Amino acid sequence: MDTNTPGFFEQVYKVVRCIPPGKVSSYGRIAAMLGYPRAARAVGYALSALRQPNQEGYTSANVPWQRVVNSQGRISIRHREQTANKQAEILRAEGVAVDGNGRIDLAVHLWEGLHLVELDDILRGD
DNA sequence: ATGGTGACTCGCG
DNA sequence: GCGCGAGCCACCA
Repeated sequence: MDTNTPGFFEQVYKVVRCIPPGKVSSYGRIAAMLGYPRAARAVGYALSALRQPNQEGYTSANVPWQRVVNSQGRISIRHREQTANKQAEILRAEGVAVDGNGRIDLAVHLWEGLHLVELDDILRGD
């Protein structure tokens, strides 16, 4: 296409937006859906950048960043404690069972994700 | 173009 | 189950 990197971040945001309330996904799974199974860090970086408004218009207000946790089903305490705490709070409000250690049962709340056809439609549309 | 950074993951002990 | 080290990727200065 016109660019070899059609905004990896933007793609991440679009996919995350598709995660329904009560479900969660992991950084690695999001990356894998986009075709980069090893780009988990980039996904996390994309969400961190979400704290600030982008030119694209993606913000923490219109992207359900809280529905993305690590592969272990635990809220990443890597980032600021305050943010992690708020993340657990929001998830509980959405119906996701989060225990005291910030752990989530992926067997129950894991979002299966998009199929390639759906993904293509999402990335093109909007 | 090079190097540093980060809300990740996996493999070991 | 936990902590540590190494690998991977995209973004910014």
